Amino acid sequence: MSRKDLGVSVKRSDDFSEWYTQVVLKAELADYAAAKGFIALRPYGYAIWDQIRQVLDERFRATGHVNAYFPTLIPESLLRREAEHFEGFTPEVFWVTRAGNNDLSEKLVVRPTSETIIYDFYARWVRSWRDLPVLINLWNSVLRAEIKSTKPFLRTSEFLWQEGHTVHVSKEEADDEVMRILEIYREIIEEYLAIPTLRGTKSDKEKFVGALYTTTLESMMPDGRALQMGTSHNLGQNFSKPFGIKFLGKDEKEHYAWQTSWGVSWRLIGALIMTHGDDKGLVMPPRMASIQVVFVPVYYKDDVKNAVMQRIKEGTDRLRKQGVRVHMDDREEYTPGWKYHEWELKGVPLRIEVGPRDLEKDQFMLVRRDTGERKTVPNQGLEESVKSILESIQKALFDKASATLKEMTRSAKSKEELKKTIEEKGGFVEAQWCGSRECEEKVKTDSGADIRLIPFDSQASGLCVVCGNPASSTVYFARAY
RNA sequence: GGGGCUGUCGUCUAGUUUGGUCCAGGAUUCCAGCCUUGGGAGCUGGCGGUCGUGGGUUCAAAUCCCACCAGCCCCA
Repeated sequence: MSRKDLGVSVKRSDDFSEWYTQVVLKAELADYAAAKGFIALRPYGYAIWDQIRQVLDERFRATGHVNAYFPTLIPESLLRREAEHFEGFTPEVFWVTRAGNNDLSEKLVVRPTSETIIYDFYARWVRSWRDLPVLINLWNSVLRAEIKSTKPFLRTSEFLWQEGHTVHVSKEEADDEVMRILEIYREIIEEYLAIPTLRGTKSDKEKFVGALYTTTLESMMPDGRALQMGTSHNLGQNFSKPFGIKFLGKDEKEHYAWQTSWGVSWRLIGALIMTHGDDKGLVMPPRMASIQVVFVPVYYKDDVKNAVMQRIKEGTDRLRKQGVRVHMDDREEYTPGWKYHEWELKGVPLRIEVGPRDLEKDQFMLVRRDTGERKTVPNQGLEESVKSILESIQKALFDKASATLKEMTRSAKSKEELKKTIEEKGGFVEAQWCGSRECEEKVKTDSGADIRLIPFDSQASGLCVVCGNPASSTVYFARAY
């Protein structure tokens, strides 16, 4: 009881930022590295990334994508080839200027993203329409120097992600690809991470540098700040032209290709922590949990111990046969109470306690992580009980997050109302916008909020909240991570 | 880009204001043994610290000064 500092020592509602950091460190997801802005992803955190990777990869493959790998270092000249792209990334790239004791004749940058290095290859690989589409995905890390505030998973100088880079014969085909990927992201984020999203396009100001347009998924964190969950861009011919990605079409003429790129990063882990975590620590959605069920034995004497462990082994085997990811906590040096706290901190969705009373009554004691609810279930039918509770937790987490999103989405009819809502309540604020960058920037200066997205079904209905001219669309403003 | 706060065994911290009683004290973790186990048990003993790093001031620096590194917060 006095070891407060073993668990999370602040309430989520009291100091969200501190709470977040403590969950990351104490649940052993990640740890700070010696260099600023870098972290180590620890095994329990890596397991989450593994799971994200697995479910995404399955869907990428199912839609014809293949994985590949490209170099970490990019010659300066390549990065410069698309001017807007270079301008956008140059403030945050790491430069490599020396090799051993010698200065390099051409400086290299550590990839902040791989468009330029990949498209240099694509120019060589694409000759005819028969080579298209190119549907390649990468699982790698990229580096972007974060000078000021850093935060594990949300803002780090190096992060793990996947980046897809596709090449198509037409704009329409690229458009379709952009949306196909966005839907895959939606499915994984909502149905696996249990985080509801809003989807739409980015404003010109917020789109990926060098893209024709950017589509995005945005979520709302409990502290009222939005988090970009994933983006999918139609690059048009903006890169194919400077990089010379051309193909001979069926019409026997040469065409510049149409391209897309898209990615999600380990930010999703940050989103998961913030969205579902509580005062006790992490809460893992069952579908993402590397450990879905943990068995904790309770016994007093060796004879009881043997019976308890026997029962737990049986339970573990039975559940594993059903595909449930089970961990058996048979450490003898910790008391049951200790283990309860530890697994709660780590967010394991379901705990099963087995002690003498349960043996006597031929039952299992099940404790849900999300609600804390305890209930006993008969030995017979354990599999069904567990599977149904896991599904119910998965759904409950999404429903709860959806209710939060709804609660934190408001609308504003005037610039003042927009500012007031952002400052006092945070969240998304739906408002009319004329489409001008000037008005967008005015809101940013006024209240710190960006246009997070323009919904796909956005329709204008009235006047721009900033300038009062006729609006061109309904958009969502929010302060963001 | 501007402003501010913080840094002492693995962890939390006492000591810093006013330099010396501190080759740094406590709790917890960890290790050994005993004993225990249904919500972070207990006893005994033990291991563990370049006081973030580097300079400077001084007879003397965790303590004062400077620079740097790292973490955090606020504003643009």
